[in-house]
Amino acid sequence: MFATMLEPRLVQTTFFKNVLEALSDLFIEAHFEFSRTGLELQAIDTSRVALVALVLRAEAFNHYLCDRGLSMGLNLADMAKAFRCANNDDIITIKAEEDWTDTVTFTFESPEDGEILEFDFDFVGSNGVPLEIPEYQESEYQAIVRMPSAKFMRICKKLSSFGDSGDRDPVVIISVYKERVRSFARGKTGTSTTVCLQTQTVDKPKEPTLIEMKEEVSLIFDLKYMNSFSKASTLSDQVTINLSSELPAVFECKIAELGYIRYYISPRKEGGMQNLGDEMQRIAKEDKMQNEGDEMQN
Amino acid sequence: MFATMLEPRLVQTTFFKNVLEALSDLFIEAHFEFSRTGLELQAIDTSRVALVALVLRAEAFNHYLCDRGLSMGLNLADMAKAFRCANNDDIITIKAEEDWTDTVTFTFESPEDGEILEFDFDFVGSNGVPLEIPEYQESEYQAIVRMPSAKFMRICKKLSSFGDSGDRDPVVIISVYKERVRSFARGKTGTSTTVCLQTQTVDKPKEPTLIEMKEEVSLIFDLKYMNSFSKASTLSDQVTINLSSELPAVFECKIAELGYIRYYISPRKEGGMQNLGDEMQRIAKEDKMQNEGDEMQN
DNA sequence: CGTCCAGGAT
DNA sequence: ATCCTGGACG
Repeated sequence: MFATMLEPRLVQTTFFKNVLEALSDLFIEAHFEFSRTGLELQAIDTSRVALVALVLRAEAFNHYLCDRGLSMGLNLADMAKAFRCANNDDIITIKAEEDWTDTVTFTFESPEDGEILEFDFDFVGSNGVPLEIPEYQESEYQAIVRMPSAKFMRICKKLSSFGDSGDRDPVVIISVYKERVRSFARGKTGTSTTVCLQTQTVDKPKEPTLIEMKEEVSLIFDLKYMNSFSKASTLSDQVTINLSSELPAVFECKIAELGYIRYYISPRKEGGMQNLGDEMQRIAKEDKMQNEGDEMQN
Repeated sequence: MFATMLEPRLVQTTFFKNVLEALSDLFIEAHFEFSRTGLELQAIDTSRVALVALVLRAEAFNHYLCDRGLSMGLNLADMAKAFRCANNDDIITIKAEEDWTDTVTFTFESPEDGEILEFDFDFVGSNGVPLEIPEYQESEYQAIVRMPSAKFMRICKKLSSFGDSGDRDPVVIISVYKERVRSFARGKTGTSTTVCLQTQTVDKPKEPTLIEMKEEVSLIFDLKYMNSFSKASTLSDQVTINLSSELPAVFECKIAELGYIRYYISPRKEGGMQNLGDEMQRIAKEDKMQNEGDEMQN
């Protein structure tokens, strides 16, 4: 009836499950673009503070057919729901019909128990209009931190358990100085600080924590963005964080040699945003003090 | 003081817990009838679309005494609450006193921690008037589907996570054709379809999916009824679904050789009910299209 | 602001 | 199947 124009087929259901669970809290919809070279996904959150880009080369798919490019916006919550229904070893087929330009079909096949699950997703938002993602050079960043994603997740977990002071969106202050990276959050009745030192290369050849610093930098982020990236960071062993006081920070997770997922997160401006009050400045001030304290200890 | 007229005693607290949790959402009250041969329970939902019948032979009870028959209507939500308080290994005693014709006493005994819990339930509704349940022959149905209850539950779960379009009661279209059964639901921004093929007997001697079809059939049901039955279907490994465009569908769960729980559910009539609008017809139409599409693929 | 119910994760 | 977390309602 209709010709099949696009049919990437892949086995890693878990991969997309993880991605969708990570994204769907924060991002309502995403722009998907399938092309001969692979998949590119982009989304921006409602407050336009964070932007996520996922790139997955065709080789990442078990089987990838793509006759012509297809660009579409999809609702992420619905997709997450759909993928939750899938078994881990299902074969997934994504199909768009030739003349059917407002719907895409995801099929989950479970050969052994003879079950075929099919979802049609309506296109949403501004289809065909991918976001403009600026390309920054590594050299533009004041500090670049690499660490095991497990470590990053642990830090986020601590911060979010502690940093909820109840009266505003929890934030974290990330500072890099003297080959260490510090995460600071304020809770109801105290503060929490995690300092990660650069690992000695002799100690741990695998999973090192590396800190390249051109200049000290200290930035404030909403914890919710960190948490979302933290979920996504299960996709790889290592995360990379690029920090600059001038540019959006980049939190990146490389997916083998097959692609990456990257969050561009604008730091909060102290006093610049309506919901940053005196308290925010006090935190920043304390933070500075602690910096100085650390230096004294050395 | 009063003679104990009825004293069925059983250990399977979990059994009744499950039944009550399944029923109490949908059915306000149920008619209980204890007789020498066992228990029969019947209930009809407020919109009179679904009817449930539970039959449990005396042998299903650990210990069953019944001097004379007792017929009573009881509030299911209250009973569910009571059973929630019971431990799984409690001994339950149901007692009605001779001259006490408007109350029944449920006692939960936990021998090890010496706790006795007692509930008195007032009779409600039209006591002594069981519902008329028509007896249909299997031969009257256009299609009979048997499948593992786990599979049925999975399908219901999928449908209800996806099929909530927000603006009306979620429904499912169940179709049988060509030795497959298809469940279709529409969500906010897409649709979900599950196709179950008949399992090959060589593949899985246990827990097969069997489809006996005399004629293709496609029916619309409110998801809430399916979900209620889905909960009850934990009582057995296998469920049986009898479908006909003329009769109420029967969803049955056999309880070993000891009884069964059976839902009689009237399908929605397209266009016949006030809350079936154009959309419903569109779904049915799409559904038909998909049917035809499937056929072309064969 | 606290309570209750539903959904998801272990 | 149970427990915990998040969201909705009173």
